[in-house]
Amino acid sequence: MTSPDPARRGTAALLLAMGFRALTDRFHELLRAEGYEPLRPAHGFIFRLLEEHGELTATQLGAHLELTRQAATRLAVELEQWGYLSRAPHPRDRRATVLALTARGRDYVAHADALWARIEREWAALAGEQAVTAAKTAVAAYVEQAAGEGVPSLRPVW
Amino acid sequence: MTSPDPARRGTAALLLAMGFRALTDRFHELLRAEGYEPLRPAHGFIFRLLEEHGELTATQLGAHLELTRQAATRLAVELEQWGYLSRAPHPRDRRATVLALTARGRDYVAHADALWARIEREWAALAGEQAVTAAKTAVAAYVEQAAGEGVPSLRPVW
DNA sequence: CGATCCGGGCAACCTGGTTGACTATCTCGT
DNA sequence: ACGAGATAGTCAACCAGGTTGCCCGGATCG
Repeated sequence: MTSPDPARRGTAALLLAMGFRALTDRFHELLRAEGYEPLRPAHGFIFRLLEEHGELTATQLGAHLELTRQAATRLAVELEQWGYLSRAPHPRDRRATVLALTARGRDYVAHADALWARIEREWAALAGEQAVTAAKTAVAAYVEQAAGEGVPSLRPVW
Repeated sequence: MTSPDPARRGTAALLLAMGFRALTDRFHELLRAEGYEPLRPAHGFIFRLLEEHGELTATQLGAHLELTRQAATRLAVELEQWGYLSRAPHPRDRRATVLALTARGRDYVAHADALWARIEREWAALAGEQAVTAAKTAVAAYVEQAAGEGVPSLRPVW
């Protein structure tokens, strides 16, 4: 599939999909080059959620990611095995398990943030600083409107 | 996951993913409202390839979609069962099967194109005509550069 | 207290892809 | 002319990443 003419109507979704793929490919390329395990986007979102909320249970994680508890738990267990997060008993509720980033996890997040910023600078160098900002703003406008009250969905329907 | 501040660095990929998701959700919503079966993006890409190239074999399809021939065949069989494409023996090569859109398939494609154009107009009404064009151009620039000589990838890594 | 709700784990299953093996047919070099 | 190797397709087994259903034990509230 060749990249569509951006002036042509109706190719927006296609372009966004290709853009997402190209950016994440670049991200993994850089990550791998530095010896980091290239985790999948789902893991990255767990990192961001934990960074934002501090500590969460698997159930809360699942709700944020639009995943079942079971799926969220499995991702969390994977990350624990890699040493990126810790699972500890909840201090007040003995049913629950509290997930939190380890130092290694926070390091990974910081590094990932730096890489994303770098990739975005690469994009800006190519397409122009304002063009990239305008693109992000335009997409954000649609996403916000589409999400309405709710939370915008992440995972692509494929 | 709340929609990130578009000015913040490092959220570009996230935004593109959410944008793609929001646009395809809208597409499926419209399609369903009119009684069309909401096929998945992969089916849509087969339609576009067949429209562009006329006729293809499953193997060629697989190559374009970055899929094994087995996976491509399965998608084609599904579409045949829905009546959107025909599978006929190749006139010169008795090993091969030629895939082509049926009238029903061409109708679906035409309708899908109209819907995508409509969705893009909705986006333009929200974010501004030039902003949307600029966004598409900026994304296309990155995709093209990233693809280099090759063909840009479609399917998101998740 | 007891009924019910909720977090989590286990097992079975589903979907959409992959790999590997096999057959039938085509192609090309000698 | 023909045999070797490439190629189109199919079938079967497997795998990854999700889901649903069920169960347990701890919380909560009448």
